[in-house]
Amino acid sequence: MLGRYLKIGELASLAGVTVRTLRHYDQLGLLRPARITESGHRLYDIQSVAQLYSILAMKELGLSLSEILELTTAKDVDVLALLEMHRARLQEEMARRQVLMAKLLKVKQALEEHGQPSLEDFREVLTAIHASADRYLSREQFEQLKERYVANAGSDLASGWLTFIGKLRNCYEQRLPKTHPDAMECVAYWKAVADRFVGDHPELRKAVWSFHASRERGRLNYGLTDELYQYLRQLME
Amino acid sequence: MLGRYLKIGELASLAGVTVRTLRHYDQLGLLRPARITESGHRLYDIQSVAQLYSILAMKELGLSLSEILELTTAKDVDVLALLEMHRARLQEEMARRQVLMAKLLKVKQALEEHGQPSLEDFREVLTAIHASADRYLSREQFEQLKERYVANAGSDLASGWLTFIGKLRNCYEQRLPKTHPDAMECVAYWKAVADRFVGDHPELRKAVWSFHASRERGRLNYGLTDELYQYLRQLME
DNA sequence: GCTTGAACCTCACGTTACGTCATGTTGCAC
DNA sequence: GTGCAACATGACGTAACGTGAGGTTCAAGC
Repeated sequence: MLGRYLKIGELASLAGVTVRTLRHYDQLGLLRPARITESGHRLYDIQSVAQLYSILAMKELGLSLSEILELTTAKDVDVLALLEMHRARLQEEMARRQVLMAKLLKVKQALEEHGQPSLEDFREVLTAIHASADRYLSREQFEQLKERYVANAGSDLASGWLTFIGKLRNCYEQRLPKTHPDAMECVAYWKAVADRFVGDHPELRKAVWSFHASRERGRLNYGLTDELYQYLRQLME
Repeated sequence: MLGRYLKIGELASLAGVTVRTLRHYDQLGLLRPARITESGHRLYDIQSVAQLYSILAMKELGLSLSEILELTTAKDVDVLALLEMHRARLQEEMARRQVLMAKLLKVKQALEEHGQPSLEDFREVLTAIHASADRYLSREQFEQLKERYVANAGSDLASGWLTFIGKLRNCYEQRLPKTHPDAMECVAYWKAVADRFVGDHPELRKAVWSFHASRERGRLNYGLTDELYQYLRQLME
């Protein structure tokens, strides 16, 4: 009952997809509802919305649903990286569309003046259409994407960050004590992150702590605000 | 043997589609080869290339193959109108992509600063994605397209123009006499066009002829050049 | 003139990402 | 309490090809 849930129809109309699509994604394990009522109705939360964005964006990038599944089940998606990639792709598409438009204009002029454009004109347009309609990523681009999503070679750390922040914020807002399971989960996550950084070496760990302690205030810190950070330290005492 | 024919593989690689696709279009009656060899191999000419462009462009406009079939079998396509529409669509898409990019940027900033974008941010992005991915024409747009393609309420005149010009040019280049079937076809077409304009009224027809005779030299005349026009008049004597 | 591999042919079934019923339960506004 | 919209689960349909299987045809090189 924490916050508000969306019913399937609500999420669907919010995102401009059909109810059937959401059920389909659920079936594939691509977008599981955050909760399910006793009567079996699917309920989604804001995390689901973010996930749905990821799915749709990746679809736009030309990935098939099974590829998306492959990437997302490895672990949560790095939405930030995805946003950047999505933006880059859009820019790329716009450039290709510009090219195509220029060629179209050329053909149009040829048509108006000579009655029949040359084969070469058409050839150019056709290949430009092909390029412009092509939604697929090159092998490299795909690998790059995978790299970023399955960061740290198979750990579920880096990409779970947003989930972590969300949970931590939740705990903080309810002032949950360190004994609460959710709080403990956050601490565990945080420790795992630290371990990733420093291994098991106790001195290094200390160094990391002090590094974190001295980080700039109010700057880009990917959601770990000062209050949250203070709260986290309390939990860990 | 007039000019060169393309084999299916050649056209395919020219246009960046697969051989299978071309066979599929043939099967649907969407793009019939210009000729077929004795052994059954498909041969395409430059007209086919133009037709293929029309098909691909209409696909880009979001039409299904059966819709395209419906439009193109009504009669040949007005490539010029299509080019214009295609261009307009590309421009529209670019505008929507701009919007989407702006929203992505907003979400990205929210993410970097607060760790979690608001539901509203996501909602905006999702609907923008939806708009941007949407390739469908509105009912009006479709009707408009149909209007232009099946011009003159079901006659095969206006849109057959390009075919006519192509044939006429062919006849002209071979200096075919007015007794040749192809030449006669051209004359018939031309008469039909004239009839469309003036009905059966002989005086009006005369007026049209003199109008055509006095038209500007070397200007936009959609392929009917002066030589062609002179030739045509010869045929009609 | 003969080979041989690439390019072509025709079935015919497979695939992806849902659409579209059919048939039955739930939620909730009046 | 009753109706009707919104939800549920099958299960089959569809569009635009992909992907073989199995068989000809073409053209280049010997």
